[in-house]
Amino acid sequence: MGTPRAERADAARNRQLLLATAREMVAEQGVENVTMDALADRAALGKGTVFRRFGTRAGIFHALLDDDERAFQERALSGPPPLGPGAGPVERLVAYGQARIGFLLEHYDIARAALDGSQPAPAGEGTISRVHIRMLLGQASLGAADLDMLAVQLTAALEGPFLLYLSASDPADAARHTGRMAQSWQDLVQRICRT
Amino acid sequence: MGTPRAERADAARNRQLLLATAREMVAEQGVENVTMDALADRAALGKGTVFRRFGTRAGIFHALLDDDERAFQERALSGPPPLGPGAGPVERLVAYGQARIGFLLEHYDIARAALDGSQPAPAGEGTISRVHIRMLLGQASLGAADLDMLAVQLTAALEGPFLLYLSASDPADAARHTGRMAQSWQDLVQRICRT
DNA sequence: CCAATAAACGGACTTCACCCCGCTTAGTAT
DNA sequence: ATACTAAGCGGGGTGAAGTCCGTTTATTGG
Repeated sequence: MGTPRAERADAARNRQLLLATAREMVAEQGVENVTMDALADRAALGKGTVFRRFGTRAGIFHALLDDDERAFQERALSGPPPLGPGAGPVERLVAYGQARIGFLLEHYDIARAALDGSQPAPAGEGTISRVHIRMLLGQASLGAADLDMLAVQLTAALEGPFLLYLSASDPADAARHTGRMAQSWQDLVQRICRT
Repeated sequence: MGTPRAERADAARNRQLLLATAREMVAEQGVENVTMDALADRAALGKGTVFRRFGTRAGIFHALLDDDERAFQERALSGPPPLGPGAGPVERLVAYGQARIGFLLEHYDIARAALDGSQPAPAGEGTISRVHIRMLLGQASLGAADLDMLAVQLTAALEGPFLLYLSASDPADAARHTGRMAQSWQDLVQRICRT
């Protein structure tokens, strides 16, 4: 009763199939050519199925990105310092931001496609970055600031330049600014966290 | 030769008509019911005309928002302190953020509709906020940081919580967090700008 | 193994953003 | 005035997202 019944086996299989197929299509033809019809056709499934599984076009890319983020999260949570535990919280914050910038650059188009002006929170409430940053802020001993909101602001400051401000042009353009973004992130974090 | 020839009179008239009509429709039926067809019909113009004028659906809302922002910008540039000139730069930064939060809340749905996963930078390079924040940062005497990038980060930290993180649910939900956002913005700015 | 049932499936259908291109008209030069 | 031309206009056409509902199938309890 509490459990809303697990996903049926065929459904799970199809989800995997669709994800794999989508990844192929992205690699071969670029994000913009992954249409719901084409994806359904290539996976030899009905269009209805695709929508049932992912709800929306953006949903597919969101799922794809989630996959990729799992490995990244692993490194941040239990990898070697300064990204993983073992370094001080501020040092880890800096390292996290720099790693995240690299990650976003690497997955630029999928991340962009996962965005969508519609209902579900684009990089929503439960983002990896927000949670991780919140955790590290808790370890740095700042004054009695509103750490939850600060985490949201910092996440925006970190990812915004990509998702909001540099999204106009192509990845190459974003790549050109990567160095400055990383440096500036370090400055920002250190300014905020100095006692 | 340098001037690409001014907009024709009838074109300008139609632009105004469309803007006014769009505003009516937003007021009466909400943003999501403003379709290009409906707008064209109601303004008694062809659909092609609408696209010629605004390029894209988001373009309409962008234009609408620009209008509203003009008044806001006026206050920030030459209104009474602490928002306008006369107060110190840090004080003005704080005031700007708080005013901007109010503005965004007030224009929530249009701002959201002006966004769009496509080419033109959503809140792009030339945003009012970015430019204004950049200016004030220049007046605060910070160390030799990368002020341009810092301005981008701060803009994201200010507007991101709306456009990126709270966009999931309805305005009422965002309104509930407004106070915390304003307070947190103040903290953030003061942390960054303290010598 | 069999019946029952809730989930999954497929694909036609609807709705909309955006494109295209032949026709019309405002501005301008003679 | 008149003729010329570039800008503007209209609205049918296209492609893709998302919905609906009748049909099929995995799962579970007997």
